[in-house]
Amino acid sequence: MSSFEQTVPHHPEAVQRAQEVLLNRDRIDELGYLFKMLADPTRLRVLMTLQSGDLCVADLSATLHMTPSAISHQLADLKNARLVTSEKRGKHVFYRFDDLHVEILFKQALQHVEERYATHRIID
Amino acid sequence: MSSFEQTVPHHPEAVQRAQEVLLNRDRIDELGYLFKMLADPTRLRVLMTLQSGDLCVADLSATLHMTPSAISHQLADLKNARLVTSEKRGKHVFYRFDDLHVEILFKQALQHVEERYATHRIID
DNA sequence: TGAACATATGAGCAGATACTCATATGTATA
DNA sequence: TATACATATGAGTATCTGCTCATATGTTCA
Repeated sequence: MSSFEQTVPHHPEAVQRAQEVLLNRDRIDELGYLFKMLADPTRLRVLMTLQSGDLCVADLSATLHMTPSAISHQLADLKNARLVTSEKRGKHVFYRFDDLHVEILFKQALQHVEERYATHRIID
Repeated sequence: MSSFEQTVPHHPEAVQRAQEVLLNRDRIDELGYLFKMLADPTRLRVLMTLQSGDLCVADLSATLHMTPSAISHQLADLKNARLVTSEKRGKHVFYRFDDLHVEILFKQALQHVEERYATHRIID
């Protein structure tokens, strides 16, 4: 939107209240980044399998039927987002879920989806 | 990955356990879709402002300094994801946060980011 | 009814992203 | 040390997405 034109609010008090609860952009972007990491099915599947314990790249690759390269790329993103940590043991690099807070978030979202799923589909 | 080549797992028992906790693709995709809706800063800002109460498109537009068209497109997505509902009153269409479950999820993620933010930045 | 307004929607485009393929890096072991 | 192996990483590409702009739909009120 151009910096000169501006939508005229129809309920200025409501806009006022809305402005007050609106976080600053940096925090919104951080939040968006976290959700973006959780928005990709491959990354979700990686995180989900890591709930069963540490796994090396080859094991994740075998579990998810994807190339080690594809997995490694996604792991780099997840590590950058600090959702996983890695530890090198010999030739292998083991990855682990690194964020209890997000693990709870993750499980809660899962529960939400399960409910929706149950509500809106006849056949499981 | 081709259907013929297959990564050889290095820890078959670990892969076995991982397979067991892995949800089916439909559910993963649903979960990914939910997070994707929350992954965009504009949609997050819309949801955040709606925490202060119902708002019409023009008010959202004024609050976020974005064109009514851009806002309307995002509202269509959020409505499709059932994160908001709308109600027509006269010329205006009012939108409302429609999912207590997601509102909790949303606040929890926010709390997580706030903590990270506090931990990793000197200046607020 | 018709003019002005509020919102919705389609096409189009620029930027982002998730993979593949080739190659680099680093480790164990023959 | 040389080779094989495990993972990481860069470039390239097809697909997706969030906006703009034009236009359609639906409402109020003069």
